[in-house]
Amino acid sequence: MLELAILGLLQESPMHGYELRKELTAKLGAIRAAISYGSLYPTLRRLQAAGWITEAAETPATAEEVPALTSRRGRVVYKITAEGKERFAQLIAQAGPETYDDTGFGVHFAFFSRTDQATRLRILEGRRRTIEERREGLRDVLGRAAERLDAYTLELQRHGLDACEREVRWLEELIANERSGRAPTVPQLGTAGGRRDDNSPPPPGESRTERP
Amino acid sequence: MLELAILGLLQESPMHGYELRKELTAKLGAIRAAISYGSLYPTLRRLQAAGWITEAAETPATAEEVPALTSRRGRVVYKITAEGKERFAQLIAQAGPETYDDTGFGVHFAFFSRTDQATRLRILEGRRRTIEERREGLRDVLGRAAERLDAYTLELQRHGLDACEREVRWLEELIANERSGRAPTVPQLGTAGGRRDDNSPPPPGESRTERP
DNA sequence: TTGCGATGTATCGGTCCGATACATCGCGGC
DNA sequence: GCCGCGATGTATCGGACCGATACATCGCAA
Repeated sequence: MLELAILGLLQESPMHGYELRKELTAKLGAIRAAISYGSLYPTLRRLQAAGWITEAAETPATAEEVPALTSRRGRVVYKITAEGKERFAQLIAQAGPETYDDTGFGVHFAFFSRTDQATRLRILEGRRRTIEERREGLRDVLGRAAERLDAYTLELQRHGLDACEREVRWLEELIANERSGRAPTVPQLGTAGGRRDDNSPPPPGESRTERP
Repeated sequence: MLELAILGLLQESPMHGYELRKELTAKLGAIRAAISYGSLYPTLRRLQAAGWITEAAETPATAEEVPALTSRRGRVVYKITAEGKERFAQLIAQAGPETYDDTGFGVHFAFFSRTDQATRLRILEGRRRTIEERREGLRDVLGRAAERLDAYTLELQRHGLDACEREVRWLEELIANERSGRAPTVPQLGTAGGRRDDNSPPPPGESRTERP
C-alpha cells in the first residue's frame, strides 16, 4: 500500500522523505494516522532498488514558489521513473482482496483521479461487498449472540454496524455518480479523453489491465 | 493488543486456538476483520512462555453437548493463570497513546465490563481527544489545502470528517452515561427504541458470561 | 548564547498479516 | 463402501508496518 501511495505522490512531483510523509499524511489523513519513517525509508530504498524511483539532484524551485533561499543539506530528493509509472498503473488497475480493506481501499480511492472509470466502479463495488459482509457479520452477532455478550461489547457492535450502514450508503451514492459519469460532488476539470501523451501528468483514465 | 484480548477472553473460559479466534472475531468484529493465525499462535506461545497462560488437559464436554465419543486430537486448550489475571488487570488499567488509536481503543472498550469506571472515563476522554485532533486535521486540509487536492481525495476527507464528528458525538454520549453511572444504552433491534428505559442490563463490574 | 522546535535521514526490535502446509472429522452423494 | 468436501484444528515463514530512538542542521526568540 505504501508503495502505491509513494509512486502516486511522486508522479505529481519529486520530493524528499520528510515532504513525502507530510503529503502522505494530508492525502491519507482520513484513513490512517501518519505513516512512520520506519516504513517510509525502507520502502523508498526498496523502490529505488527496483528501479521505480531514483534520487534526483535537488533543483531550485520552479514556479512562483518562495525562492529556496537555503542550502540543500542531506536532503535526498526522489523522482519516479518510467518503470515506476508503469508499476503504478499496474498496481492501481488491479484489485485484489487487499484493495477492499480499510487501508487498501482508502489508498486506491485517494488516487481515483488517476484511475479509469471501469476500475473505479469495480473497486467501489468490491468495497461495498466487503462492507456488506462485515455488516451482516455484525447483525448476526447482534441478533444471535447478543445474550452472550456484555453491554459494552454490544454497544461497540452497534456503533460498528451503524458505520457500516453509513458507508454502504456513501458507496451507493458514489457508484451512482460513477455510472452517470460524474465525479464526486465537486465537478472535475478535465474529462476522460481518449488521448494520452507519454510523460505528462496523466488525465484520468487509460489503463488497460483487465485480464481475468 | 492481541495479548490483552487473549487474556481477556481466556478469563471467561479456557479455549483452544481455533475457538479463541472465533470468539475474538465475534467480540472485535466491529473493529478488525479477523485475527490471523500467524499472529495468534506465536502470541499464545509468547504468553505461555511468560507464564500468563498454560495448556490445560482437554476435558470431555460438560453440559448437554453431544457426548464427545471421539477422541480429542491435537487440540491444545489454554487457560489463564493467576499471573495472567494480574497482567490483564495491569494492561486494562493503564492507558497510553496506543490505547486511543482505532484498534487499541476498540479492544479496551470491548473489555469495559472488566474495567473500573475511572479508567473507562479516562479512556473515553482520551479517545475523544484523539478523534478531535484527527477531525481538526481533516478540517484544516479541507479548508486550507482544498485546491491542491482532487475531487476524490476531498470526498475521502469529507467522509472521514463525517465519521469523526459522528464518533465524537457517540463518545460524548458514552461519557455522559459513564458520569451518570449507567451502562451503555441498550435499545433493541426491530423496535424503534430511542428511549432508554432503565432496563440497562449489566451494571458495570463483573462480567456476565454464562458458561457451563 | 543558548536553547528549542521544525526539518531532515536513518535503524532496530517487535507486532501482525497473508499465504501456505498439513491432518482429522462428519456428512452427503454415488 | 468409499470419495470428496467443508469445517475444524495446529503451525510456520516472509514481509509490511510501527514506535522508539538516535543524530544532525537551521532559524528564531528569550
